[in-house]
Amino acid sequence: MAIDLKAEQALKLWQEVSMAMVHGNEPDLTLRQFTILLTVYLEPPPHTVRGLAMRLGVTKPVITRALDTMGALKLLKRRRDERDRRNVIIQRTVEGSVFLEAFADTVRTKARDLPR
Amino acid sequence: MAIDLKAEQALKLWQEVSMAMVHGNEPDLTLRQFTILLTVYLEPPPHTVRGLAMRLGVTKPVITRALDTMGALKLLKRRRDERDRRNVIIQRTVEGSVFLEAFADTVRTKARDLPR
DNA sequence: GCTAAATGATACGGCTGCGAAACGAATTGG
DNA sequence: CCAATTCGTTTCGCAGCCGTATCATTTAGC
Repeated sequence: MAIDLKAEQALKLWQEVSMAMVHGNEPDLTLRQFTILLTVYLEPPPHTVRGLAMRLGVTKPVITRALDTMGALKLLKRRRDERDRRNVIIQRTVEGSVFLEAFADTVRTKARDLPR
Repeated sequence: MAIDLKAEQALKLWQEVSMAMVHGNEPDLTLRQFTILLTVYLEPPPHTVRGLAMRLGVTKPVITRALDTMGALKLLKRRRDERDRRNVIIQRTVEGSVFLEAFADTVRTKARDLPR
């Protein structure tokens, strides 16, 4: 059964989740950073800088910088591809999984309590 | 009937909507700006700088700056409160409504097509 | 082997948002 | 009336992200 949302419900869901993120003490990622994070966790590996840049439709430095930032936060990590040492493989971390699981939980709670 | 999302669905929904926003040519708002926009459109008026600052848990200059930015984009507008001229009332615009309706539509479409 | 191509990182200048503090205008209250 | 309060804005120095161009390293092609 498909998830059926009314327009008002969609907006309310986004507002409440966004509000929770603003209120929370977590580092606030930019839209691009968050999209990269979700993509790495949800789409099949391997993930490279170039691949992510194409997937998001942004330039490579955007990915490199986002990896610097989120790497420092331990939300993602880099590894050199030993079979082609030009490539960098982007991988998940435990901290990133925990972060996204908490986020998913927020979304689920807000969705469940949405007025109909 | 409550909206029931699995954790993976919640994340996938966020990823696809975020990806659509990154791909789109619209100006990308910060998380705070977007939260302010949604709050003004979804919660009962009147909205003031101070009220929004308290609601979001941020300082007043954050609101002022966000209104400068989103005002230039015509997503929101300011009006002096004539009954107490210290106050500024923040109001919706046609452009803002169109913007959020399009956004809601994206969310609805992505939610509907979510794998179960 | 040696040039050309591919990959990710870096340098640069510019723009935008941030928090803290100070400010001007408007209102309140004694 | 006039000092204190309230409200939104502005200023300041700082930090982060942006796109473009360039770089070093590694691989591919001939």
